[in-house]
Amino acid sequence: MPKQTFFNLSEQKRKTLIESAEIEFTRVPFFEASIANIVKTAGISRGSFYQYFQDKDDLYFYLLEVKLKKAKIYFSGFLEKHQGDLIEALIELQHYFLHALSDEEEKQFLKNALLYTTHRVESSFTSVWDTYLDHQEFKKVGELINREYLNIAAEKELLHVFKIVSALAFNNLIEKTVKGLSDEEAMDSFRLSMSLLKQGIYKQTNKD
Amino acid sequence: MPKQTFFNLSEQKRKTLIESAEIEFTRVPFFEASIANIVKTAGISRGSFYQYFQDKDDLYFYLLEVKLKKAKIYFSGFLEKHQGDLIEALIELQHYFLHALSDEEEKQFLKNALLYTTHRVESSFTSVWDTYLDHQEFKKVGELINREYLNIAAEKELLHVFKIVSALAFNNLIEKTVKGLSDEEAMDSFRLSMSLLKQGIYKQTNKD
DNA sequence: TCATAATATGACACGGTGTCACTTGTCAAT
DNA sequence: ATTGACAAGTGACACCGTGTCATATTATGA
Repeated sequence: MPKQTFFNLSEQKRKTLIESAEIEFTRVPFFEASIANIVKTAGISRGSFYQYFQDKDDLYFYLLEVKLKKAKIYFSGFLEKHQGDLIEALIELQHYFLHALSDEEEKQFLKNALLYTTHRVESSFTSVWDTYLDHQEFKKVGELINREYLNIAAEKELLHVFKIVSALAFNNLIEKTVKGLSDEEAMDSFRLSMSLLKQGIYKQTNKD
Repeated sequence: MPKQTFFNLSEQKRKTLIESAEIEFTRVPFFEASIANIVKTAGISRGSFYQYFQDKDDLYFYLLEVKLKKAKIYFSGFLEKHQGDLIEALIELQHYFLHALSDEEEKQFLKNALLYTTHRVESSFTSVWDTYLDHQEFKKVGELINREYLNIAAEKELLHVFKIVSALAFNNLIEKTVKGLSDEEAMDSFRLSMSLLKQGIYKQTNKD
C-alpha cells in the first residue's frame, strides 16, 4: 500500500504520477520498468517517489488493484443477470476482460502483467474471489450464486469450485496472450473449458 | 539453450557450474540471484559465464528443464500402472512433485521457482504435456490414455483436458507453497479438484 | 510572525549486468 | 619441437538501476 503521503497529494499530482507509471508499465514489463523513467515523466524527484511508495512493487500492485476493482463490481452484476448461474456469469466476466484487452494500451499493460510477473499477479486476479470469500461480502455473492445448478455437497466444495474456475480463467488470459489468439478464439477455448468442467470429464458410471 | 561452449566443457567443470547455480537459485529467487555469486562459487570468471550462456535466463531454464525431465518419465510409468486412467496417473505425479518438495533444498529451489518467476516457469511445467502433444511422443502417451473413462467427443477435447489438468496441478503446487500446506493437505486439495473435474460441477439435467 | 512538522530534492554509495581487448590453452600440421 | 590459428578464459570497464540521507523548501497553525 502506498504511504499516507501519497494520499495527501493533490488530485492532480496523484493523477500525473499514476499516469506516468501506467506509461512505463505499458512500455515494458515490471522487471524492466524503471523508477527513474516514471519520476522523469511525472516531473518529480527520485526522493519524492520513495516518500509516496515503499518501492516499485508497492506502486505496481496498487495500480493493478485499482484496475481490478472494476471487475469485481461487474461480476456481481453478471451473476444477477444470469440468475446466479456461476458459469454463465464467469463467461461474461471473461468476455469483459478479453474486451479490455482490445484497447491497444490496456492490452500491452495486461500483457506485461500476465507474462512477466510473479504469482502475485495471479493472486491479484484471483483475489476477485478472495474478497468475497473472506469477508462480509462473501455472504452477498454467496447468496447470488444459485446452488441449484451445482453438484456440490458442502460449502467447502464451493470454495474449491472458485479456485478451479479462477485458475482456468487466468490460464485462458495467458493462453490468449501467449498464442496471440483472437477474442473469439480465446472465448471458444474458455467456453470449452467451462463446458468440460460443468459436465465432468469422466463418463458417469456406477462404480464411482 | 546454453551455447556449444558449455557442452564442450569437461564433465567436472560443467557439474561444478551447475551446482553453483543451484546453490544460488536455492538461496534466492531468480530475480535476486546474481551471476557474480555463481561464478565466484564455481571459481570461474565473469567473462566465461557469458561464453557458456546467453544470460541468466538461459542458465535458469536449462536447469529447470533438466529437473523436469524426470517428471515426464515418471508420468508415463504412472499411466501404465493405472491402466491409462489419466486422473489417477496425475494424482500420483502430483504426489511425486510434492514429495520432491520435502527435500529441504529442492523445496527451497522449487519455492523460488513457483513464487518469484514469470509464466515461463509455468510453461516449463506444463511443457511436460507439450512434448507429448506436439511430437511423436504424443502417440505414445496418447495411446496410454484409456479413453473409455473419458467423456470427450473429439481428440481436440483431449488436448483441452490436458490444459485443464495442468493448470490445476500447477495451481496446487503454488497453493501448497504459498499457504505452507502439508503434503497431505495439498494432496487432499488436489484430489478434491480432480474429483470435481471428473464428476463435473453441475448437476446433470436434461436441458444440456 | 515564527517554530515546527511535512514534503521535496538530487548526489551518492552500492551492486548488478553485459562487453571487449587481451591473455592463455589446445591441437593439428609441418 | 615449432608454429599458427582458433577456442576458451579473463577482469576491468561502461552503463544503469536502486534506496538513502543530509539538506532545502514549503505548509501549518498558534
